[in-house]
Amino acid sequence: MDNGDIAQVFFDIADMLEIKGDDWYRVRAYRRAADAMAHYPEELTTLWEEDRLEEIPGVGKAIAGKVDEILHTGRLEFYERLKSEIPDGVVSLLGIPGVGPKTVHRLYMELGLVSIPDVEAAARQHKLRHLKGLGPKSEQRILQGIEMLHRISGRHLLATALPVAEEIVEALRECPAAKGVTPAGSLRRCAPTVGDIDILAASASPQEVIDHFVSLAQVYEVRSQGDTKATVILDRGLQVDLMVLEEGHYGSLLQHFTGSKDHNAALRGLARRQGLSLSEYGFQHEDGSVTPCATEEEVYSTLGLDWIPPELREARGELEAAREGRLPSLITERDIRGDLHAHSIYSDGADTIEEMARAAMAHGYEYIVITDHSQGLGVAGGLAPEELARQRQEISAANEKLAPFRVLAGTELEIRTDGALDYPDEVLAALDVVVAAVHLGLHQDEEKMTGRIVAAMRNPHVDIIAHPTGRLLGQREGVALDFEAVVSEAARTGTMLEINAQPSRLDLGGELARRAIEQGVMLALGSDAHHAEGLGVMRFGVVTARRGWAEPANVVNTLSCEELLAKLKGGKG
DNA sequence: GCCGTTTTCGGCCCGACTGTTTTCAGTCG
Repeated sequence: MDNGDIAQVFFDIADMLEIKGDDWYRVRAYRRAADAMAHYPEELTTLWEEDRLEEIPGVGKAIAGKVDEILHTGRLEFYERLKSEIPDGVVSLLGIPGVGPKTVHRLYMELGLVSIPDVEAAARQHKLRHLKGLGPKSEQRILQGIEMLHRISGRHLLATALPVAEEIVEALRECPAAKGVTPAGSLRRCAPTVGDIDILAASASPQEVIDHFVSLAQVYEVRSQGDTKATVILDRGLQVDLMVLEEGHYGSLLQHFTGSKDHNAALRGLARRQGLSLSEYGFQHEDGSVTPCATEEEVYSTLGLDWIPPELREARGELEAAREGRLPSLITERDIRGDLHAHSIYSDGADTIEEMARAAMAHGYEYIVITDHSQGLGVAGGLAPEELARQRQEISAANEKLAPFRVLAGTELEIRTDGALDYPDEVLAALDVVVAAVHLGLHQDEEKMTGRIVAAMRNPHVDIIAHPTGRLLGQREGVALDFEAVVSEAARTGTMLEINAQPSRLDLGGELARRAIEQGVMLALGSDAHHAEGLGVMRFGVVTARRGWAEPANVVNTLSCEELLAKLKGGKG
């Protein structure tokens, strides 16, 4: 049972208690504890064995006792009892947009509805409008919510949402009344996926901006429209929220709508302890007067905090770090001096080595590592050792032509299903950079999978493990992996872990990257580009590193080519 | 249910928008 499994029990308890109408603060306490457990860097089982569960913030005697019961007996009496009162399907009703715990309670208790299809059928038969507090409009809204659930399957990749957001921002800037139009929300925090697009603007006449927004050509449907806020659905299915306030409030507004929700809640808690009340309008004092903030810096400095970069605003200790002046100096795109993972026509890439190199030069890089697939990955046109030797000659020719720019010889080396490497040591020794990865046998159990990667790291020629968890956002979870074991072996052997910048991978993600850094592991950013334009995804790799609290010194791409080669030649460890 | 640089009890995050209301509850971000 891992931390996520245990945390899920408490998330479920919170949902069920909320539907039952339990005390909101108790519900919140369960939810906070669950969140803290899900993201705790140590194994709960370890903490439990050492009687340290209450070290987790938000976990007190009662919840620690419940974790103890789970780990002792494999079940939880309290949880079983709740589940017998509230069927699973009832909890899933919370997923319908516009339906919250109170409505779920009524749908279940008064109409006996226990699934989304149940609710849909009842709504079509106009049975919902007779419930207290609901009417024909609510019934219609719930039906639309269910349709939305079918139509929009969850979240969108950052790389998908970003151009859409930029398009809307451009269109809004054409409105003369709109100032400072900018994306906020999870997009500004550079989350790997975003649920909707939040945009904000400052204006002396908000109404004018709102009107402009809801009448944009891309708008399919207006969900809500008020004096300062509006929500629309685009013809592409994405939801966009716009918030508008006067310019003097801009900092408060930007801070508020950048989130995250948890970060803001923590910030408001901090404000409250200083006798202030924080909202998107600014700080309200005890005498009722409000001090708006024109900049975000003012919001944070009022609370005695350094300004916190949006990527860190996830309630993962950034408030404490900001108070103590120990926020990291995050890496930026300008720090990146080369790309460590790119393909060419030698395997499954679309462009030649020279074309890839010229694209890298256009990015301002000093070097690029060509890492075509090794022989074992047949579907990607993996290279036999003879082809690798021929490729080496072409790399030399490119280097003569493009100097001082450097093309380095690498491979994306297959870690075979039995853990063996796909080239013999003498082939690996001749390469500048060896990037090892798993693409086959992804369904192996945790022990086997961890064993394969650990074995690869023990080879002195393996420099980097590519996309370590193998996750594909929205498509598949990462492989079964003992990540702590991988990180500690990476630290011991001096092997680097990749942040693969492909928008559907972003692997390692921010949270695991941070754990790697904390253990002293160096990160390597790679675009994994399969064509020249593909190098541009590096920006997503950089923001992911930033979400992992990475400073330039934590990322090997910040080295010059000479420094990189010296580091690699110097051997691992 | 958790927690303490005012507290071991009494707090605990804020406001807009909508619909069904005659003054507010529910949901969302």
